[in-house]
Amino acid sequence: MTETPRTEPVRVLLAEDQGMMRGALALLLGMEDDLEVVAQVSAGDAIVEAALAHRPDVALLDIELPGMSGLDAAAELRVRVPGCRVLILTTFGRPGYLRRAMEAGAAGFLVKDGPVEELAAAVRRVLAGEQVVDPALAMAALSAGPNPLTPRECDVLRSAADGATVADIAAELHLSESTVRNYLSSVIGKTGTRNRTEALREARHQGWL
Amino acid sequence: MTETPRTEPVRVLLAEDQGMMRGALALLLGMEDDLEVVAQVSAGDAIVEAALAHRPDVALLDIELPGMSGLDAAAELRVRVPGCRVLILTTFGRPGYLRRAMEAGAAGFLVKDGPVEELAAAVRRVLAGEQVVDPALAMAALSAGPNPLTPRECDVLRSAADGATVADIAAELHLSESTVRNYLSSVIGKTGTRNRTEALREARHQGWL
DNA sequence: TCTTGAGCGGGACAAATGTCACGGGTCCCC
DNA sequence: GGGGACCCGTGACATTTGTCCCGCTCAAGA
Repeated sequence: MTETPRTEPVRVLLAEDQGMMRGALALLLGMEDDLEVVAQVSAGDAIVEAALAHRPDVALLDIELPGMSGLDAAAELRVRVPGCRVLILTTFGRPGYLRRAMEAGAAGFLVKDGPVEELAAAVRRVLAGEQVVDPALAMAALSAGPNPLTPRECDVLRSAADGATVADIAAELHLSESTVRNYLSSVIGKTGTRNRTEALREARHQGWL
Repeated sequence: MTETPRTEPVRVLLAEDQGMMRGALALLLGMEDDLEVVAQVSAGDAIVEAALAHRPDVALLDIELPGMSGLDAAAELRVRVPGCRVLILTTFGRPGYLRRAMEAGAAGFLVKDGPVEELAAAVRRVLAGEQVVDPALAMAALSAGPNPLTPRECDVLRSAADGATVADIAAELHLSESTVRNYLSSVIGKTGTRNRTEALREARHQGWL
């Protein structure tokens, strides 16, 4: 025979923090008779151990997760569980997210808009070795260019996130206040914005944090 | 007979902006044989007309929606489609949201965490005339007290949301810069915070915006 | 080897932000 | 008729923030 029909269902790991979403997706995928959800986790730092325990064929990962980010988990899966393909499933189609997902070795990138049917289809395509990415999003990611912020600038910006003062940030990162202000000024310049709040919005929107 | 078994399935309207979530929930509810999803909308301002057209028994509304908020839609449903009970389904269990939902005449308030089974159960309970609210959340809403911000203070805070300067806000709301600064100062005082960014976080967290 | 960029910090300055004490007006309610 | 709320505004002031200099170290690359 030229085609060997798969007898065992595809094993899927599902990482998603929102309970209702996770449950709904699991039920949905479970209804497909060639798919089986073998593990569900709600925190990023539980992904790798669950993958080691259940040996999924595909890991369906949200990005914003408590603990470790889905992107970091993807990178770790790549080395610790090489047989497992990663499909990123996220609310936000940020250019920087897509770029990081690809760099982390993800096989696909799906946004939570769009119809549910896309999901099972994407899982199957990823398993067939295809790269699953929305072409429009890919273009946006390419044209946006890479993250211009240095790691330290990202740190400072993250610390500034919820209204922390320069003094707070300096204390948190063990820096002098002068240094913090210099970094913030640099970030504001690179993002082409007028203050740290705008810079933060822009950096988030680009997926640089 | 003392019980009249319902022959017609319960008619449900579903308002949720995230495509995958909406589809998954619709499929889920559709699997229950006493429930039928008769309308799905992704924008807040489409809720009322869809309800008028399809006469649902229960409207399942997200809060953060493009166009009109689910809370405002709930209030409008109360007068325009009185037979339709409202069940709010939201990501965030903010005290202020719950309070506003109750004031808008919602029959239930559900957060998107927690298991999927809760959903169909909540729909049935709401239809039976019960008030569906997580007791812990209700306590939090009560103990938090009402929104201390005046309407104008909320306006200014909303305008300040994405890094706008005092001048920007003044121009947008047709106020003098002095007035804007006074409002912001007042908001910072009332929220017990140190600057507008912290104030914004706190107000959002409380569900006051 | 020389340059470049990242990391860190200092100092001085202008601009933005936040605070306070005041004024006026309206409306509603006791 | 007098509070008391909210609304809107001024002006003065202290603090914070953002900018632009400058300095230094270290590692990587041409």
